Amino acid sequence: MPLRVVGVDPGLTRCGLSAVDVERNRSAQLVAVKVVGTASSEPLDQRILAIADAIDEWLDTHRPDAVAIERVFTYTNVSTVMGTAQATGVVIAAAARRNIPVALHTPTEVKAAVTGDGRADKATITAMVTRILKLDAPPKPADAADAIAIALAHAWRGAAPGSLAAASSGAQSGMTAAQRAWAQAQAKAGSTGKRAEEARLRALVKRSAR
Amino acid sequence: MPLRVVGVDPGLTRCGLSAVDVERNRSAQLVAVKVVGTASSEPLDQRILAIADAIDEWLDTHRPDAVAIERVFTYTNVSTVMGTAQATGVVIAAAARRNIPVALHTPTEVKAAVTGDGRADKATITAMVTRILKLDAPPKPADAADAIAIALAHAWRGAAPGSLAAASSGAQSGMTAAQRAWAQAQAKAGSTGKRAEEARLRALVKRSAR
DNA sequence: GGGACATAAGGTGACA
DNA sequence: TGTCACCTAGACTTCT
DNA sequence: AGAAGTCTCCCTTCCA
DNA sequence: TGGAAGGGTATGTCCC
Repeated sequence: MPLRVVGVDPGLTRCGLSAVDVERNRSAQLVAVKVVGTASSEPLDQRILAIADAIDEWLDTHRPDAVAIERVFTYTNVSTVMGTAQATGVVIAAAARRNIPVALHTPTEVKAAVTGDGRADKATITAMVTRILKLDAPPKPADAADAIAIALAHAWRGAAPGSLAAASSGAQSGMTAAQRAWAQAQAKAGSTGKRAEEARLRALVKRSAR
Repeated sequence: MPLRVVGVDPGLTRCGLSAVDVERNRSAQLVAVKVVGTASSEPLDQRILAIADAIDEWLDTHRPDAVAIERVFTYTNVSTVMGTAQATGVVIAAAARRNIPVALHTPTEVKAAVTGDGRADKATITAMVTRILKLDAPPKPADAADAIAIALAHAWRGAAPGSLAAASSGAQSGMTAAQRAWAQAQAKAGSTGKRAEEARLRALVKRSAR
């Protein structure tokens, strides 16, 4: 019984969506991936609407156990942040409406999770994602790989940082019992496996480099 | 036939919602105002969900012709921006789903519109709002006044800056024909009236000061 | 194992 | 249409 | 009429 | 529970 995670790489012009099934033994399989694009010529509300519709459909189609979103940082450019944050808000709302736990992850966190190194370039990430999921070819739009990486990172690290965690209104939100069980099982294996996995990842990265 | 505008002062902890009817002759009447609060103890997704639900209900209840949102600025604190931006995104999406035009307005813009001075303190704004709408008492939570001011500012200045404006997908989005008509009529009167109005506002502000 | 330091991205517009 | 390089907030007010 | 300068806010925690 | 004041990024990596 795999954990299905939807990963989101938010953005106004391009918004990456992924769905991944992750087994308790850390093996993962790609379910679907997509990139939603909106033109800057469209009015803002239409752009956001497009994203909202896309995420709604995505969640209804794939019915994930969790949603992981890439947390944005204060780039040098502020106004762009707003756009991405707005998109993020829409995604969070969409998930919350369906009572799906949401988690945010920083870019470094994601990179570290999938490559074993907190600072890895986009190419490395793409390569690792491709390898981990045993894909025939790298995910086509670059943002797709990112979306996938986010989902993987979430499944592998747990929902720890910065967003949702636990009980809010009694029985509903937070983690499903099943998910909690999964997380615990995964964490138990993780105490030893995590380090090993990271080493393995680093090795793969090196090998990919040549 | 007044133009009904919903004004939103976004925020995670407190989100102000207003609904105002504005006549073509610039007179305005308060329909409703409300502040949605969420506790920092709740998980982020629940907070956003609460806001999403609130705005959904608000729009369905008041069926405005337009939604005006206060645009956020790069405070010194970045992380708070994210929260407000996320809330903003939710609001935009809610409006867009209903095909209601959305506009963002900067704080200065709003202040200038209702007080005649781009830099007026919160008290002045509250006072002006109270006066303009002929309220018996100042709007109770301070954010409420802000939400109202935003709505007023939008109605008085038109949807000019920064967000939506016009044709995107054929017949639907942008302005309703009726709205466009209203805007034009209002603008025609405005060419002369606007200056006068601002002067009147400034006078009022002065008088309030003593 | 703990503490200090360096690091991190995306939108728009032109061009191929 | 896909890729590449550049920039990175915005509006009011006031003074020239 | 045009150009430079300046100012902008929310979230959390504590206290009454 | 309402109001007032302060503060302001997060994470991984490397080196102690």
